[in-house]
Amino acid sequence: MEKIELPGGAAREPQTTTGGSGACEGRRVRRHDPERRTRILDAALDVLVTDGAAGITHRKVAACADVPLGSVTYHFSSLAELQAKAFAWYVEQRTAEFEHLFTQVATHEDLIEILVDLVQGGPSRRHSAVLGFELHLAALRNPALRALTQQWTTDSRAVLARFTGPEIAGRLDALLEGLIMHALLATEPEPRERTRAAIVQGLAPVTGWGE
Amino acid sequence: MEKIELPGGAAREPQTTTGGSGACEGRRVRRHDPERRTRILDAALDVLVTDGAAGITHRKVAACADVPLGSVTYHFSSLAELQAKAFAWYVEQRTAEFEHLFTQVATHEDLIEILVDLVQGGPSRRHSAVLGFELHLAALRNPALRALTQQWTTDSRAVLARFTGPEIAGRLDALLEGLIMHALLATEPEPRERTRAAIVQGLAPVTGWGE
Amino acid sequence: MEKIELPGGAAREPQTTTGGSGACEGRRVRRHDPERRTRILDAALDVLVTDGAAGITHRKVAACADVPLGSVTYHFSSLAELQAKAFAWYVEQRTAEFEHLFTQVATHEDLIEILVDLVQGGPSRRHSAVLGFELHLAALRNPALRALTQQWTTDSRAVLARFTGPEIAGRLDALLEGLIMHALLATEPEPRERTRAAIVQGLAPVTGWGE
Amino acid sequence: MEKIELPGGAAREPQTTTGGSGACEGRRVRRHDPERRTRILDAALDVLVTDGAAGITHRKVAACADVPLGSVTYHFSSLAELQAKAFAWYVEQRTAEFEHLFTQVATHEDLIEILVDLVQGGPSRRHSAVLGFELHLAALRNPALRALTQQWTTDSRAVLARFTGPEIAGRLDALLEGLIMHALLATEPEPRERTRAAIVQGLAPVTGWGE
DNA sequence: AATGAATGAGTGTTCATTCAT
DNA sequence: TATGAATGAACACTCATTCAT
Repeated sequence: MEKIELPGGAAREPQTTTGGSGACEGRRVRRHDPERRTRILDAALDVLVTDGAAGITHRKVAACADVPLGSVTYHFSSLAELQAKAFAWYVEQRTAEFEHLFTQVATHEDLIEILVDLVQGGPSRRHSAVLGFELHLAALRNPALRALTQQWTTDSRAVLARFTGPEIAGRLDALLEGLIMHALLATEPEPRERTRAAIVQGLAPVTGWGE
Repeated sequence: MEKIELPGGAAREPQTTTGGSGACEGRRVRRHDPERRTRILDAALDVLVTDGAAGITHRKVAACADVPLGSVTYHFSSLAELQAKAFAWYVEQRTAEFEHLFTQVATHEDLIEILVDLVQGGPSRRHSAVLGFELHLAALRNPALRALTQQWTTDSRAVLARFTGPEIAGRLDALLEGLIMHALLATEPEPRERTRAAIVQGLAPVTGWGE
Repeated sequence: MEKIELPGGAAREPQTTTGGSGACEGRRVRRHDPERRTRILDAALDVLVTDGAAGITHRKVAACADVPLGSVTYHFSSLAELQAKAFAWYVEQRTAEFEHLFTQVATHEDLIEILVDLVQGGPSRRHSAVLGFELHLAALRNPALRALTQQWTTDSRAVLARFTGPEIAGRLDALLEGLIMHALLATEPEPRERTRAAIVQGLAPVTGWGE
Repeated sequence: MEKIELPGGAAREPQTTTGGSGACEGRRVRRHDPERRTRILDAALDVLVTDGAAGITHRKVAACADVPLGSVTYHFSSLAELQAKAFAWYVEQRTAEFEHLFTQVATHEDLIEILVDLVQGGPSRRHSAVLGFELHLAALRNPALRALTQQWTTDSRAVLARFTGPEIAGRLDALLEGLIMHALLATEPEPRERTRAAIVQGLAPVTGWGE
């Protein structure tokens, strides 16, 4: 009655961490793992997307990042700190991505297309968008996160303003935010033309009704 | 052979729901209480504003509604149901309020003023706005809530459409949502003129850039 | 291969609570159990004797009291409160016992005998004595417990003072405390005659050396 | 693409032993440090005074001794060993001090004065006294420490016996222990005269009550 | 109809200890 | 020799939920 060793499996799988809402799988033994911190942050963001701020736990993050529980609390002294650092990491990535997106804009038409894509962007962008709103909501209650949203908003508007001027940029930013939220919630996708029309209108200089 | 009292109070009543994050206070005895259900729902909304979906618990709601813990589980069979019913109650009130708001609109100028107030609305509206975003985010993950947001959006747009037509109403609705979120997060209030300009522009019919 | 039901045992023994340093055993299902609070306090005292203030945990107490873990935290809102209430319960019992002990003292000889028994008291009194010192030490750091030790000391001295006058009572009390501690720590028991001599001397009125 | 700093400090160094209950402060870099072992032992004693046997941890000791965490586990193979060695170090110091105290005793009056000082000794002696009781209690449960208390008691009595003879020394030792504990716990200091009277009486040869 | 008692699953966090360097 | 990284067991405590009354 010997114990049969399965290939790749240590005699006793430590720290079962059964859970997981399905976002992350797998588990390998791992020694010396220099990008662990970042992987934990990514895992935290995944959990935030899946379960929201209400559902994040050390254990879910650990399972998702494929690290032992102690590793999460070792690298981040509290769950609040983990969340804050994860959001910071998110904003850093997202800002870079946003910046990069607009380097390719040459014509006014390019700009419109990119903005429409931003709103209509498929499931790939859903992840990003959900995190954005999650951060907004968290920042409403946690002033420490306010600096993050502040900076993010400023940066985004600055990018837009290169094409539209500051006045329009602010308004456009708000419009995009609303459109994205509605797109996320809509049961059936908005027709691309409608989104496009809204953005085109948002880009136009201020005009009174009937003026 | 006196009883020596230690910290914790006389004869320590267990079950003392010691209250929450400061949203609700007071505690009176209360016999036969017909609006208890509603008071619980209001309490749930208060807790949602204060602590978010991450922080709502039966105990906090009970303390906030000034009812015994058992009363909450008696009226609502689970926390999820309580939350859903609370959001439904919120949408019901908010829709009525929204509807009522526009009964007084006579001129185009009235419309603009009311929309600007909606965005700039002081701390009184903060409560409402936070709940709205909380609901949006919850609905992203809970399909049962999707019907609610769906209906709410439809109703809001219908009200706006009476003044703007359906096309503009959708776009305007999104713009308002974005403006409100930004107003909530801004550390210093947006000048009223800027908000007004954004709304005026959002109300204008579609025009191409420079056309 | 049916599951054989042991009489009195539920299909699944809930809450395994493996531990226990050996002080407490057994586990029965128990519904409606009015002396549970007291049994938890007694269990807490047992754990304090066995493992000291350093070793008390909710889990050990629960196992020892034969109640589920949640029951301990339900009845006592924190471990500190449990400890405080347990010490209070200990002092209450001990004071009554002490009082009762001296109701039977008629002669001076009786008094001496009882005090010697107090110091030499076998393992039965060890429990009590260890708790006394544990309380003393805890009270050094926790001012909330100071009231308890204060009252206890006062009461004990009052009892002694009925036989010796207040001056001697204070001194005697200290002597007894020291003798008991030394008796607890001694690897081989002090001869009864020596203890007796110390107490007899402690009972004598103040006399200078060689006076 | 700036790094946005969140609460927690720059680039968050894990492993920051954030210090303890306030017993020890300061933090300097330190290379080649020959008395590190002793400083760790002193730190352990400080922690024991402040937080008791219940509160000692490697981390607190490391912070208090101003050494890295690994240094504590390097010099002492387990927490139990650290504690034992710390107590041994304490007894060694205390015995020497006790011995030295009595080298200056010439007259009977000197002896009395020194003993009264021992009991009434201000906050400076509090440290010592608390540790003494902590050791006593620890020794009750840990036989490995019993040898220490045994030796300590023997030594103390031997010193006293040089002035009083062995019989009185034992009794006196017990009396001192009790007096010291009561002095530690008393909310208001015992009048020096009373302490003096108790000691004078304890020094007197055995006399029956009224004999 | 209503509620206090009860419970066990699960949380964030601490920590002794091990290990590679 | 010394130490930072790492880990899993255990902890105090919270809470949704169940149940008897």
